[in-house]
Amino acid sequence: MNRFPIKVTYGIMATIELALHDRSTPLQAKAIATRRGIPSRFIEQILQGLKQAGIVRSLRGAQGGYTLAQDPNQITLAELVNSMNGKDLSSPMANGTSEPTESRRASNTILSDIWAQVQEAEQAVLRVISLQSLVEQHQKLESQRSLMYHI
Amino acid sequence: MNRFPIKVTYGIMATIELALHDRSTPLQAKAIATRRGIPSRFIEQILQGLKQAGIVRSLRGAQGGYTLAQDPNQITLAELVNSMNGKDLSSPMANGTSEPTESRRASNTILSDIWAQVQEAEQAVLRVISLQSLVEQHQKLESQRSLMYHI
DNA sequence: TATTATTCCTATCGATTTAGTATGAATTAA
DNA sequence: TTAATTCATACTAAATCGATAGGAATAATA
Repeated sequence: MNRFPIKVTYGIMATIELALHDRSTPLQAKAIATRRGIPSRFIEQILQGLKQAGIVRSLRGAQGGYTLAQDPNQITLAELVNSMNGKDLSSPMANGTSEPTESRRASNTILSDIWAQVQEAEQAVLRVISLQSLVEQHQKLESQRSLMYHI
Repeated sequence: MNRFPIKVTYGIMATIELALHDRSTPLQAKAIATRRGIPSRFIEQILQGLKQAGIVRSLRGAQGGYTLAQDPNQITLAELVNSMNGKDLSSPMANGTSEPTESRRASNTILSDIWAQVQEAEQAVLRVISLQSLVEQHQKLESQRSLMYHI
């Protein structure tokens, strides 16, 4: 089962649509929304985030829309996922101001390090997958399906 | 920063305490709670989960408590983390019953596969870390700290 | 046998996050 | 000038997270 947050899934779908679309003309949020069955106001928000991350460009006004800011070969899944995972930082955990016990501190130190290893392992998987490869897999799957119905 | 869910963090802390404790007598949830500054009712719940997963054993009644069900060398972080990550299954996602579009189906297939790769990468990190090694790191960190104050 | 200490079971609760909706201003092509 | 679009901001409903609450079941011990 796909357990990426739906926001991430939608954002990836949007970039796939952009990669599939003629790159000299912008594609509208609404077009992406209807093709994928995504609420259009929601995909707009997500595209804003992708724009801030420098992954897409936008053109305002009538006949406006979005285009990829980079070549699909240059965009990695790691970039896409990271740009949409909101990284709030600023440590909202400024909680009960009570000092942690010494053994809690020790465990936290160890678990932080392990968490970092887990994150790095995830990034390593995502870094080697390009948007281009997603698009190719996508097309392959769709052509397989259309063959099935052709029998 | 440690970003394991707090429930997972507490569960790991509890097993570290159990590993540190004389294994022939049970350790009470309350004792773990006070040593680590964890709400005792909360750690009880978490210990129930660890029991269901076969990681700890329990003894009810006065002088009861918990013991490890396996040797600290045999328990991996993967087991610990997995046992506490609630795996609800039953796919609560039986949502809007509307058929997904074909391109959505294709993307979901691809992203499910990638998600599985990410999960496997995470498991690979966690599988090689034993509870025993956590305990050793923990003791090392605490002794370093006590040395600092000794200067 | 009564008391006390403990696990076990289930429900509830407040805060945060997730997944959207709503409203409308700013911009731009036609 | 109008229509189509992005952009900005706020709100909302549902799910999940981090607990808290009440009490039943069990077992040692006085």
